[in-house]
Amino acid sequence: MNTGLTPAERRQRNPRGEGSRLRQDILEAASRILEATGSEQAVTLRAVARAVGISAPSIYAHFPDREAIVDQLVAGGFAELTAGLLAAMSAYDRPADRLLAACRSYLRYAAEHPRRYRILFHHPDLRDHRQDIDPAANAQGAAALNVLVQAIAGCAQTGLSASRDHFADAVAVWVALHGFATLLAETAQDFPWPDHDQLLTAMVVRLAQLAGPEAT
Amino acid sequence: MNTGLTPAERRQRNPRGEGSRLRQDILEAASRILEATGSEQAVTLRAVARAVGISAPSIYAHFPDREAIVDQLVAGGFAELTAGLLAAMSAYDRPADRLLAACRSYLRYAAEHPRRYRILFHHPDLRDHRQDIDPAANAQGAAALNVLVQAIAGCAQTGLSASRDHFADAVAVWVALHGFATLLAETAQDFPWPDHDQLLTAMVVRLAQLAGPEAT
DNA sequence: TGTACATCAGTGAACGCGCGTTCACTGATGTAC
DNA sequence: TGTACATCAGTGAACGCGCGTTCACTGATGTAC
Repeated sequence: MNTGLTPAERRQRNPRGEGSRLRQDILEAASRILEATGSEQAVTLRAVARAVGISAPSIYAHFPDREAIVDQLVAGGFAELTAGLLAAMSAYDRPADRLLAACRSYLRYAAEHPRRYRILFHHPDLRDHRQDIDPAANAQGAAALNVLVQAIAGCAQTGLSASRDHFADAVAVWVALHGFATLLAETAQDFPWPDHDQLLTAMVVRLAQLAGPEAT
Repeated sequence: MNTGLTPAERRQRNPRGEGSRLRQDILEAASRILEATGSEQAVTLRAVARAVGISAPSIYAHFPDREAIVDQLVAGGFAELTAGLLAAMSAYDRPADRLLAACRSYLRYAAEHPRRYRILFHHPDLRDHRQDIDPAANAQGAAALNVLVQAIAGCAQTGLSASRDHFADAVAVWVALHGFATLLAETAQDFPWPDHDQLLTAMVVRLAQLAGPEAT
């Protein structure tokens, strides 16, 4: 297969022993394609190869097949998202601050990578045979939700929240977060969004039934 | 092109003057494919033709190209959604009842056709060049949102809602609705959802800052 | 210091596939005379 | 009542495309002697 590239566009060959650098380049190119198109199906082997400047078969040295690239992207995205969440929370002590910090971090990730966020939840694997083949992602999602449940429970115990059904309220917060995150990628560019952080705070305060300085 | 169908599977030819019945059959088959796969890209001319039992070129008598089928599906979905919304609201007089009825109707549509709902907002046209080519959909969306704004304003005027920024609160309700609707299609089948209607009511009551019998 | 050789990163041609779309056509059905 | 004919719903072959994947290979680079 001729890549159709001039020698100048063609990628420098990696020195011995560092062939695995190509793996990173492949993932980064795939991520760019995903972010540009918003479609998992646009991440084709040949498109990735073109973006990296190699021939398509070269990818097989690093990934068993096309789907493995997308899987890696999804796994990486989830890891990044949850890492950000935990880091944001760890900066605070009080449960209400931790809850809000987690929500802000969640939304920041979605605002910065709206299409990547979308793919995390639209992955065909999750969609078609979700419960059998992806217990890891399921567990990761459950863990993330549990963080919310615990945060709300913490608020309730210290009297900061009027929540009685912590699970239901955590689901409500999650629903709002997901809706916000998704709509950021879907609304027209001229949609007159209210201030993001203000809207987010208002929703979390109300749904988690918080009282205090932040409540309106 | 041979359809590969036995004469029995092959569709009956329409009588004279009723060739346009095929148009409906094409749309219904496309809708089934969309609902089954959750992917707009799975609605291929050839797949639709197979499902209807005709040859692929026959479709060109009714649609100029593949995209026209998907466009029609999206337009029909939006029309169905908003018609349901208006019908549900018209059954009530009090603003709070109207607001809740609209939200319930919205969620019912998404729960009944989760993947079709998803496509409404993930349509490439809306995504890639949303503001230039689809002012109609934009206007339709704006009108739907305005219904929420008016309903909340109505509640506020009669003292049922503590809302001051009606637009921001309507956006919050919309975000929650969209998040709920989307997650219904995305969560694993064994996800322990709280009762749908209870969760929806709680979210709307809190986000629209309603008080009264429904408030918890 | 020079050279043969193993290693390794990557290439290019080829395969079969499903796709959108075009084209010239077929054959049943209703209608005009 | 019979027949020629226009209409119309749909067909089948063919095109060029991009795709995932396979296969045998190439040529630069480091290493053993």
